Amino acid sequence: MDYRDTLNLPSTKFKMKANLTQKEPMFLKRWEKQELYKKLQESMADKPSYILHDGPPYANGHIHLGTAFNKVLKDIILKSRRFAGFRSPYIPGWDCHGLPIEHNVDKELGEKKEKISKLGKRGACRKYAEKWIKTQKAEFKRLGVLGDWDQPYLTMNYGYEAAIAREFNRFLLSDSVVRSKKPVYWCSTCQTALAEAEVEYHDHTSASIYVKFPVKEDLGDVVAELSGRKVCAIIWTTTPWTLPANQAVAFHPQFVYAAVEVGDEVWILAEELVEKCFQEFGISDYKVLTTFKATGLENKKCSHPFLERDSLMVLANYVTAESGTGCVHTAPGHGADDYITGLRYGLEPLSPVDGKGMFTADAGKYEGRQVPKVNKDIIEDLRADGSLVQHNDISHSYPHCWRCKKPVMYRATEQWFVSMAKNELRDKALKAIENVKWTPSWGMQRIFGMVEGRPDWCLSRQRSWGVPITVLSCTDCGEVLKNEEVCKRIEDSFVKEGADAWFKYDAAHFAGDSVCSSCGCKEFVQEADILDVWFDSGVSFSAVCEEREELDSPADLYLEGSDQHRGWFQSSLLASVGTRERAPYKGVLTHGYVVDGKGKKMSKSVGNVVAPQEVIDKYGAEILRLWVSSEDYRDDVKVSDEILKHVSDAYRKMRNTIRFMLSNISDFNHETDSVSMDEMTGLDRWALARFAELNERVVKAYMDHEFHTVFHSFYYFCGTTMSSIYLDVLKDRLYASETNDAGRRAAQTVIRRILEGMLQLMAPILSFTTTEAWEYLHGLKEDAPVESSIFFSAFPNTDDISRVAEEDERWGQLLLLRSEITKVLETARRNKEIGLSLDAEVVLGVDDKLADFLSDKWDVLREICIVSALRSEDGLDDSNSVSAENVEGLRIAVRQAPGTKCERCWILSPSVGEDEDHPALCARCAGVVKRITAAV
RNA sequence: GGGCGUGUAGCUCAGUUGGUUAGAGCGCGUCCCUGAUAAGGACGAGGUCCCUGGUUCGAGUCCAGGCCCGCCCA
Repeated sequence: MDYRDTLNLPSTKFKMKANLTQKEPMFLKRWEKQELYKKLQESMADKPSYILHDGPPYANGHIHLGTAFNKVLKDIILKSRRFAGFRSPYIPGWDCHGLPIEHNVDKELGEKKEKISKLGKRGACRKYAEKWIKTQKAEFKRLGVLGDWDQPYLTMNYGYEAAIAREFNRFLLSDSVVRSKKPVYWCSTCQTALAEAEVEYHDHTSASIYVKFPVKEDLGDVVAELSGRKVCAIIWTTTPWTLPANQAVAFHPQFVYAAVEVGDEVWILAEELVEKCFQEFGISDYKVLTTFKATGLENKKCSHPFLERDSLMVLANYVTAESGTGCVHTAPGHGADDYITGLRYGLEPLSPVDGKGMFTADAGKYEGRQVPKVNKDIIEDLRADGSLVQHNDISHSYPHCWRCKKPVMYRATEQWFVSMAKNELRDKALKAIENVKWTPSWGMQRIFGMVEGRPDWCLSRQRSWGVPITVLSCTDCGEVLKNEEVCKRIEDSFVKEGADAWFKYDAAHFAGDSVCSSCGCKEFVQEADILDVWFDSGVSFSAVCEEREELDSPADLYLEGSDQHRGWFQSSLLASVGTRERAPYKGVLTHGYVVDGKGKKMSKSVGNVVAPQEVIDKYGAEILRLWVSSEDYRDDVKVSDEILKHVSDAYRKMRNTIRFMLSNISDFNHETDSVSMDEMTGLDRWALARFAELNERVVKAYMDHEFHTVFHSFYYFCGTTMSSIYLDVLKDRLYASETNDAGRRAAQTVIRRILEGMLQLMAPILSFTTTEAWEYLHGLKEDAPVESSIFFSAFPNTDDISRVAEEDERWGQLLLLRSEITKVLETARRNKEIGLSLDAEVVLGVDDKLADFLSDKWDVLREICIVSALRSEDGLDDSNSVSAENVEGLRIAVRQAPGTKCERCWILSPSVGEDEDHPALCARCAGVVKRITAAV
């Protein structure tokens, strides 16, 4: 007789092969049709809220793995908060204005861009942004991210544009907005000022020249040896074209300078650089006359080498002895340090270069020439009149435009700023930073340092695609009109027609019958510049969190990459502190960058870029989500084929564990078949205790945003606690017992409960798989109501599971004994003494302490070792047993188990053969089979 | 060049106030099983704790300097 049919073998239709790439779209479709997100929000309406405010990605191009990582992280947080009992709405957003989009639209327009109207260009930009929003939205949804995708926030929505104007006007009315000439990064190709965040550094070959600046005054009073000599300061620069704007030569107040005789001239340069410089000049015939401190040079005058102008000798701390001559060419209109020095000495930020990089009349003979081509002319002229000491080319790191990748320049222009000093914005912001919970904690240091040292916030951009700086200035005297009614009029028209209104109507439309407070004039001119896009996204707390009914401000959490300490976290902070006197967030969490398997950043040129679409196509979004959870995001996040393969392996283990658990409760009705806790075995209670422990740890990890702990705990639980221990041991009870056997039902009660909890614990991460398994667990059909979805449940409650420390300790000891025994079993297996562990009888030599411990546990130990027999024996020694490695007073021997192998349960037992009807079965199995046959 | 951060097995992560022989899981290798089967079980081999100094009876852990990588800035 074949006894296989009398066993309760596992059975399920839940597939071992996940087929994620095909199944995921199906679940997504269903969730969308069921309006899962919306229904979930409704169901949590009266619960406390947890507001995670989305930082808007830029609406240009496909999403990359970094954005995918960020969105999945947010999704995991929001889903886990929901499972923990919070209402956690998610309003995704997009950053829509700005240079990159305008630049791409310009490219698409080609020659037409010169003819198209501003409004026409803006319309094209809007369309362009819409296109990419649509694309990105689909890509984000594909990741399984739940949110209000039908009503995201867009910084180009009319209401949002009005909010931007409103917040700008608040700054304006509070006198925080100032206009001043200041050198800013300027791209002459894009013809716009660039924010610091908009320049990137690449290697660039520049001219490196040394130039004589003849000292006009006799320096005899400072250094006696120089009396009556022709003295020159030797400066070094890599930007010859800024020489027409030179206003000063800077010396370090602490450096020692040398006066070097070269022919009939005396050159001044830093003493420690003399040798190096003259080597470079190729001059060996020189003599150091004397050395001196430069402090005496302050406020003396040099002559400009080729313009009829003086150049002041000044002192500055940033002068370096690393390179150059220690005498620094200073052009306050073309450099940040230079500008500050200029302020100190009352020098003009001269900048004789227009927006296209063309010299103006102020540059004398170079008028009409183009930067940087003019370098060559200037160098030649210097050479011709003997001012040039040396000319080389050097390659160095130089700022480039983030968009067009061309070198940029520093150029002084009229710009609008939010002053960091007015209304104590800087101090208030620093204070606000201290009241925010930064994760990781060093985030506070980082942003604090940045805010502490940052310059005024340059708000203006000379472009078309953005929200205008809504300033009206008096035509006569230039005074800025600050009038609440006018502001309101602007805001209202933006609500109706968007920021386009500014370009549709003239100044009078907004100014009404306003009068200039300074000169009484009634004519006004509109500002043409638009706002920095960081201002757009920076006011999202106002445009979104304060406006949308389901949200709130300040938000509980902002969550972005660590680059946003300078970006969105900061612009949001300043926008909020400047208008609300508080931070827009209670907590800020940052994650590292996605890098390749070696920790190097991804770049197209290196060819190590991994696209989210590749991961989805090859493994499925679920694997991408699991990968997100597996990495500790506080550091950089690595990704590679190897890593994804391992994540995929982990997924298979998790899935198989779930499948096996499902397959063993296929005949279990938890309404009618459940067994109470006191009817369970110690092993069952141990498993429940481990589950309660898992629950506690995982929920805490979710609340602490430590998802890699969730991943590791769960993986260990699946692979070790369940798969290799509990479920493996349970097989005999589940398979060989009668269907309704109390012990079997107890095991099923435990399995079902743990399985349900496992699914709930992992649903925030494994959203697809837990949904699928949940449907099998509850026997749900495809058309089941949305409320039966796993997402409407909660994290498991394990309060009723008793956790006794001594009990855990006893089990720890039992498992230790088990591992000692399996080692010896393995030796026996290698010696071909046994195959299956059930072939073995384990004989232990135990000391008194162990004997006492084991007195009531012999059978449990046999069970968890999955051997046919286990007993103690006196007199074991080295000839017939081995001493346990990690347990004192224990000897272990493995022998062939006595008796015959039962054909049904495979346990070797002396009772096999005793039953006449079933001579191939052990007593237990014979009984079971008889009762089954009788029932039939 | 400056600021912030990071560095523990092939991979992902633990490692308490300094304290035995640095851990786990996976992967890898070998074996067993064929009643979880494109599964399951067992055992085993893997580490200069980035480097160099220092403090200490004792350092993965504390201190100093350096290197690598990342972000931000110049």
